[in-house]
Amino acid sequence: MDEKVGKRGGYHHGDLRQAMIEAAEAVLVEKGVGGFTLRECARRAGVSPAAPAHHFGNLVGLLTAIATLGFDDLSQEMETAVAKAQASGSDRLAAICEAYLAVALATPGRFRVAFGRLGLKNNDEELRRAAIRAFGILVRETKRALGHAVDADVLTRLPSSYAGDADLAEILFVWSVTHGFSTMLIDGQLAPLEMQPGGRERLIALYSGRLMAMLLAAVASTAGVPLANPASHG
Amino acid sequence: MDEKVGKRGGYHHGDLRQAMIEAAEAVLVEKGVGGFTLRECARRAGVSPAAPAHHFGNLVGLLTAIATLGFDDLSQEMETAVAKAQASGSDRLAAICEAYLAVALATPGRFRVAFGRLGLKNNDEELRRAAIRAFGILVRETKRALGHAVDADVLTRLPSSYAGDADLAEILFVWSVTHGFSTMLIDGQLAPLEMQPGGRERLIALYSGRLMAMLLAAVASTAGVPLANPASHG
DNA sequence: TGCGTTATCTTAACGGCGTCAAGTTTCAAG
DNA sequence: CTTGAAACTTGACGCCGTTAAGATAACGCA
Repeated sequence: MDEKVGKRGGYHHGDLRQAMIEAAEAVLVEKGVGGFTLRECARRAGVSPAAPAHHFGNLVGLLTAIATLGFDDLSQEMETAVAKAQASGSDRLAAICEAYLAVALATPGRFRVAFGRLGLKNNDEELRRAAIRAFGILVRETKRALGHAVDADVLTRLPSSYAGDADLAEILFVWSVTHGFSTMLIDGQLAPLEMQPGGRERLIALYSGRLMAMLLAAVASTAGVPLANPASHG
Repeated sequence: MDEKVGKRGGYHHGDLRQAMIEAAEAVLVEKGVGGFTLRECARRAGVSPAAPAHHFGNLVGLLTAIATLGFDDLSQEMETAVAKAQASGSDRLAAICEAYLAVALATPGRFRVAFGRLGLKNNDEELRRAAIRAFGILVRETKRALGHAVDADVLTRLPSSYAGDADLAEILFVWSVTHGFSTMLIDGQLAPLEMQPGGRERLIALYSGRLMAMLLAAVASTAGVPLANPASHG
């Protein structure tokens, strides 16, 4: 099950960078953040413990690469969800929130590294760009749901530039609900509620829609502007 | 500033358990979860690396003790907040959510250990009891806000018993908002927004009330039963 | 094709980590 | 004072991340 590329030549791996990232994500899922080890990842990739240094510098570099992947994946899935919602006529804001949750559940390793206050290289340019874009999508869809104008540079603007923004409360609220529910699920806070027929899938199927409906109601309550179709999620 | 007890007799410490917990929380705040080390805690407590074993078993035992403290502290602060809200006539549900946030910000080390999916002893009886009580308070206040009956054993009932509860969506929603905002703050996701005059305090002062108002509006939207005074927070 | 340069990977070693076994010191009950 | 239990130290083990130095493979260029 792990034939992969597997040190095929002998000395040179071929694509160690990619192999390390894949191994790291597997370890993160299997053993959690605590049991995560650079040497273990190197072992799975079939190379010596010192090999990854050239590609990532150090452990932080590897985690930063994974976090960047996480944000990119998040952005991509949210944009896909927006496109689908647009086509099907359902609510766009709820769609990106559900995509956010889906990404967290599908790749919890990436998600935790991206958001989990492990020491990342915060000044890494790629990481910053990826994080800013994901945040921009959230801003764009929240403003749109409120019926407000969206700046053209929304996907590249610095988050700090939203300091006094009129819609910041709604943005923070939407993000809080979505991030909170996602993290509680992948961190096991809701594990007792998953211990029943259907498990996690059923819990999410039952309540995700209702949470979205409440979220949309909350956002709508601050504006007086009714949202597109807040009841289409349930 | 750290005279503490400091190995006063020589061989016997006197209250190593407490000293270790205090040292651990200090390390957690200073260096984060990543830089947390049992040996470092022992060093600060003025004791050999093997000394803590007798009190906590191992690292996981120490973290479990800290997590238990975190849940107990959380419960206590929420109950205090409820009492104050009761006296002043403000909303009880908003009060416990604000207390939740305040605890996360005041003792982020404890909070992260309690909720952070480091490997804890999940079958530790004290930890379970503390976590169940904190959850029970949340359930109690959410049901009360909805105008629904609250069982007498709400502070000791297993969370799994709420699997099919009629108010579970509201409970999850309230918890998600509060937990999400708290974790995003202490994990630095909102750091860019704190980079301005007033910093974190001002950000919270500006938006905490508005988030609470939205939260109450969302909960109210599902019931048709108006809450006590949803607008008293803002 | 052959050669030198460079990127890639290995080996060996360092100090620090968590944990255990065995020994030492203190405490406290009788 | 004696004696057994509790608290702590010492020393060692294997694993960790990282580094320096050396080995090997790939590639540009003649």
